[in-house]
Amino acid sequence: MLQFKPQKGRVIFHIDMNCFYASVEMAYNPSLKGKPLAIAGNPEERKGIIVTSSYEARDEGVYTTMPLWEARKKCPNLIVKKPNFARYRKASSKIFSLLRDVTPLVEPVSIDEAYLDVTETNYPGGPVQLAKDLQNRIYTELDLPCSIGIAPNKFLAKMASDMKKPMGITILRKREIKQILWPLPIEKMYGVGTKTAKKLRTLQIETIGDLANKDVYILKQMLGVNGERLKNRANGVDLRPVDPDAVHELKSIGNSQTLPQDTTDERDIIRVLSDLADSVVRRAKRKERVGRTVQLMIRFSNRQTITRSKTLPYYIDDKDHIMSIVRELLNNHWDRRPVRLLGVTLQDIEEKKHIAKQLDLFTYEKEEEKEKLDVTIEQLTEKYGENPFKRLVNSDESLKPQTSFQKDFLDDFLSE
DNA sequence: TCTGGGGTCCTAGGACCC
DNA sequence: TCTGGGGTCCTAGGACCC
Repeated sequence: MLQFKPQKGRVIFHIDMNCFYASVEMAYNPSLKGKPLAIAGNPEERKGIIVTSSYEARDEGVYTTMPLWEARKKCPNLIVKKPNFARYRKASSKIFSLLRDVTPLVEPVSIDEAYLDVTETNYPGGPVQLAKDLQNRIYTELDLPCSIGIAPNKFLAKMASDMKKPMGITILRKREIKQILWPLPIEKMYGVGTKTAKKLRTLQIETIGDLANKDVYILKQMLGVNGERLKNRANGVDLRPVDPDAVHELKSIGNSQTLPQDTTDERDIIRVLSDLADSVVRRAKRKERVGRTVQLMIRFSNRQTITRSKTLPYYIDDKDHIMSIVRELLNNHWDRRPVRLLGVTLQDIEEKKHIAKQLDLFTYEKEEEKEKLDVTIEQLTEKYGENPFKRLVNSDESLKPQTSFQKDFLDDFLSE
């Protein structure tokens, strides 16, 4: 006989900071409060898009990703600040430490968002009182507003936190899905972007309720596994646990940059790629991570973007090695079209301590190779006097081998 | 005068192995 | 003697989110 354990419902919070960057700036400089404020990059460097805006700015039609010039047209008295990520990270870590006062089951989603599993958190007055007190604490202690969604799973909590802003607390029970969730237009659903919304509309799916009641096979045909997942979520089914360690399972570390102007100048490109590689390496070392796939990303003038990658049989985290692969990828795949954006990403990330052996072996092999090269050069020098080729290589930076192919070629040349 | 930068997950095809 | 099928790895691209 089948035994059904009574499944105790979970209580999940989704905490969503309201216009986070703008709120941090206002907390830092209260004279900005109540004014239309936007955080945006530098338009001179073609980075002038709105990252976040205050509610006062939103009231005038200023939204995220809007170009700055357009935002200024809509809202002439807009106050614009460049993002100060160090400041936001600091505020974020204060928020997360308040959240961890409530429960250790805190899963950070981004700099300003988290899930909490408070099922086992006994709080006088219950979960709603807990949410109120938590929201109040973040507001009074850090001067930052947030919205909280309370629901039996992550998806519903996420949808709930989005319903009342700023400083909202929204409870979304399973039995309320039909009344509260289903009437919403399909693109309001988390996980449905413009592309998926367009596809779903071809199936006459206009609301989340339409999706919830659509035949699963038709959805799978159109969207693959995502079709089934979206239908489940629309029906309030989401079994994903709150995982406090998810944030440590880092998969990639990358940096990219839009250039001030499109360029075909290889030296410019190499310079930017080198800076990007520097930054990737710095971040990898700080997080004590290594990776074995290096990816080069190029965006052209028409915004077409290509990625090209190479996977190694060992893990690396050193700048020279990463750059040699990036140069190789660039040589093999860049067709000299003008470049708008460049990116370097280290993928297949592992914690350094887990793969210490392989790394040591690699450094050892590299040392050995270098020694071999030195020995051959020494032998040549002994035989022919100061090797003119070596002198050239040493004196002219541009002659130094830059790709592994060139390095192999040099090795062969010198050992002949 | 269009459209940043940090990520994750999924798909699909080809190579290769058994 | 004309060609199966499963599994894994690698690569490239796309969709989505904040």
